[in-house]
Amino acid sequence: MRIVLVEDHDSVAKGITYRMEDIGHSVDVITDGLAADQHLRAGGGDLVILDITLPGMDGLTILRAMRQRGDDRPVLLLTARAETHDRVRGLDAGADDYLVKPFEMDELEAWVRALARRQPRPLRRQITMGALALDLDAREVTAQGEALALPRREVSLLEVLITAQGRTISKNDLIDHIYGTGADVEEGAIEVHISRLRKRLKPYGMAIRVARGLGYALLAEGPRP
Amino acid sequence: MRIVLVEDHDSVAKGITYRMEDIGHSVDVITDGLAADQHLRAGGGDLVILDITLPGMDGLTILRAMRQRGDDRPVLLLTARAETHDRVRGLDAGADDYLVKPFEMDELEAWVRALARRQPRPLRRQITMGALALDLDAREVTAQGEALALPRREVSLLEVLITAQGRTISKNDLIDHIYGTGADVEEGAIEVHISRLRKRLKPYGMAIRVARGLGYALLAEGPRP
DNA sequence: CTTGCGAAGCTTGCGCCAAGCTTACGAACG
DNA sequence: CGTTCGTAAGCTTGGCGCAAGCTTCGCAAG
Repeated sequence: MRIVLVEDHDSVAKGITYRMEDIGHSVDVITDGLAADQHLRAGGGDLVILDITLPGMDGLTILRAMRQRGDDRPVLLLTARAETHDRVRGLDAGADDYLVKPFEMDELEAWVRALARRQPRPLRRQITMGALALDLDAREVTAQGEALALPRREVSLLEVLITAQGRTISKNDLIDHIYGTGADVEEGAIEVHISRLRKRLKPYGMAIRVARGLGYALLAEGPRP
Repeated sequence: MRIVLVEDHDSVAKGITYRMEDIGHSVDVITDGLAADQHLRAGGGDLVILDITLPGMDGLTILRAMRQRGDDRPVLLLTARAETHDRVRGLDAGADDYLVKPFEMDELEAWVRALARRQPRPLRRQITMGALALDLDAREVTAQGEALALPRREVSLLEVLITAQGRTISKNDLIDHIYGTGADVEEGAIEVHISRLRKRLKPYGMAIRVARGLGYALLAEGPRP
């Protein structure tokens, strides 16, 4: 996980960086508010640790700008001030939590763990499962890192299934998503595409499970190479 | 939004209830840990405010049980203890935040707002008993967290039994629920399905008890592995 | 308390049939 | 021409209900 740390105090930044790298994350340290805003707009990083008092641009302002443009990456606020009022303002601006300095490193680590667990966020809207990755914008599929050419219908089919993340989707819902709601196509068509998709996904340890009378579900099984 | 408040101190509960109702939420107050666990398993409420020290069952235990069975409703922990260690344990157990008493009502309100905003979640109507969980919408069964593939009829059967939560259901009622009221099927069919269901549930410590001439009841027995 | 008996329930094998799978093929499209 | 796509046709699978034979239970007579 790539962490963006916006903090102008060198010693604090060093400490956090050390600890985060220790538990397997990589850290980009930025000391200036404006630079941080730039960096975040460009989409760098998966999780943000944000000091409130900053040169260049205020932390709360950066946060509000993020939320306003729909950026929902998790944000932890840091501050020296302990007033409740500030906490409330921070949370309402869209922060995920608010740590008051001096805080304990254990607590920060726990929060990072909790937020990292919450969800892999779509910056470049791509969704993965097992060895598969589907880029929703480009409609491209990669398996084990290499591109996998897939016909249009099969991409649509995979799109629905992978979005469902293992939940079962009925044949009718599949038809609706692939052909549009007022479609004139028989259920057999879905079965054919399922069959073809299965054949292509099998080498990558991905399977499509059928639940009789209910529908289909995508699942990762076997060794993930 | 429906809030489940688990708190055994009357004054605190009163205060929170008042404030929450003031901003448009409805509150169920539960003072006992075991009762709270029951209520949550049955699926009541959209957001949980949970005291740690409780009679009957520990708050952390309740929380862990929730997360283990896939219940991802937001949870705010309350505690009198301020130690960092506890916060870390709470967060790792899957809490969304941890408020230390005495807290300011403004802060609680901000958190509830933040969590309520987080999800326009189509909350899963799911009902649990022992190691089993049944998703009423997807008609999927999970046992000890992992999916358990069950034929249609057996799901219907389980649905009736688990909804009854241990009460006895007559064979005729079962037939009505499974096949519809005007069904042309013999009682033997039910016995067959009961037999098959039993076989599948046994590994998870769930049993179906027969009351001769009366009907069947689902019950959790033995060690929950 | 024991024994015996009928009713209720349990379990297994079997055959039916609907749901799903796969392959083939022709049409459409570039 | 090669790819894709939907239909059709034959095949496979798996759930379902029945029935047969067995076990368990409740009850009452001995």
